[in-house]
Amino acid sequence: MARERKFSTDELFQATKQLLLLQGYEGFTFSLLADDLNVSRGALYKYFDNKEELITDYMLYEMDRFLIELKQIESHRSFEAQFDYLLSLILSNTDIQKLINIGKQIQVGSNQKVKENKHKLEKLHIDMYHYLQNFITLGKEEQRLKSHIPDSLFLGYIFQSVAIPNHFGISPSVWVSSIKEIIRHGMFTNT
Amino acid sequence: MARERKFSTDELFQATKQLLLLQGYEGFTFSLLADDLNVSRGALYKYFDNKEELITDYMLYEMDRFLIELKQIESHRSFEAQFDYLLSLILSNTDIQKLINIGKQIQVGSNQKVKENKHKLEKLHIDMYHYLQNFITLGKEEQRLKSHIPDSLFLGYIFQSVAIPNHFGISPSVWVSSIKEIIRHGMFTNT
DNA sequence: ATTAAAAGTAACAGAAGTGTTACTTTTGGG
DNA sequence: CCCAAAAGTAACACTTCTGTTACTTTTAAT
Repeated sequence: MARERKFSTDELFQATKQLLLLQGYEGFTFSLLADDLNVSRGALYKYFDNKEELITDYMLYEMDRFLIELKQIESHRSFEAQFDYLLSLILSNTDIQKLINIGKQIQVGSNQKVKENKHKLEKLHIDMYHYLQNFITLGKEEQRLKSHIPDSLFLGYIFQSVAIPNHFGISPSVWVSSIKEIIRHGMFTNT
Repeated sequence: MARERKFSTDELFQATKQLLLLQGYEGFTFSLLADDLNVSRGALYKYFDNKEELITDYMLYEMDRFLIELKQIESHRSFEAQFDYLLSLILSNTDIQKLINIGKQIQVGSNQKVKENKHKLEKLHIDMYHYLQNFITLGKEEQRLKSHIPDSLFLGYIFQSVAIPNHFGISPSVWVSSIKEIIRHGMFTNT
């Protein structure tokens, strides 16, 4: 009964992601997105009332996808295996932190849908910390993680590590193994 | 011969910094800045042709200030002392990385002044790496830094460390000493 | 007191984003 | 075949930011 859509939800979210990373929250506009999708700006308003609603919808989609992968950390029994899994997961989702930061800039207006989305996002954020907290706790139980360091610092540290710009084009294998080495035992020699 | 200015260069740059951190590059406008300074928008155009020129001017000012402090790293002889100095310097300039990232978003238009400023900024950036490279080299010479880890990763790591959000309000002293501990010897126990 | 330089303002026109409305196009079930 | 639902468009009114111009205000040197 209906006409065929010119773009899929997936294409829309991919374009949204690309624009957000490139232009930032304030620089993101419906015009740019519409151009990317070869569609008129008005068409987008058929699906989203405004920028906030679109972006929070996208964030939920992205966060859902990430959490499904993160959840699998529990399928690894030892701390060491979970560590490896977490690191490679984060390294293949480098954009997530940037997007989370952009998400913080979203102002909740009067729009009800946006408020709901923000609440759902907070819930997912807590879910994320839940999985990671278990990971940290396991590490301390197995006495692999230093007991006197605050949990939140461990997590922050691991997340930040992957955001280091590889500006001089070090080969990925050297880069990743170096990062793991530093996270495990630091950059100082044992003297 | 001239009327007294309603704002000093310092006030202007402070307001610019605050707005940039709060609103980001795209969200920054002359209107917001003028309001902050209790001055008309037009007045700002007496000093800067456009947003790019103002922001690059500000970046130069900020970078200059930072480099003067960084330069003093050379007054410390041992690697260990330089490490302590660098860490506390970076920890008291947490905004610098955010600002550097915002700086990357600046599009060079046709404006000649902006082109010059971007060149000067690149030069200062190289100067910064020069000082830090000496620091790394010293660390490797003193055999305090692991020799098989790429230099650029050491630097990226130290800079990223201070960007970790202290979301759960760990006390500054515990926070700082924990960060230093992790940078030095990692988060794993020695087993 | 005059005056010229520097500082500041108010207002205009143009560009770009937003949200809405009235319209056209496509499509498959009856 | 037709027609209603969903998709899409073009255009309008509104807002905000930009850069400029013509103007007023302050100030200190003469």
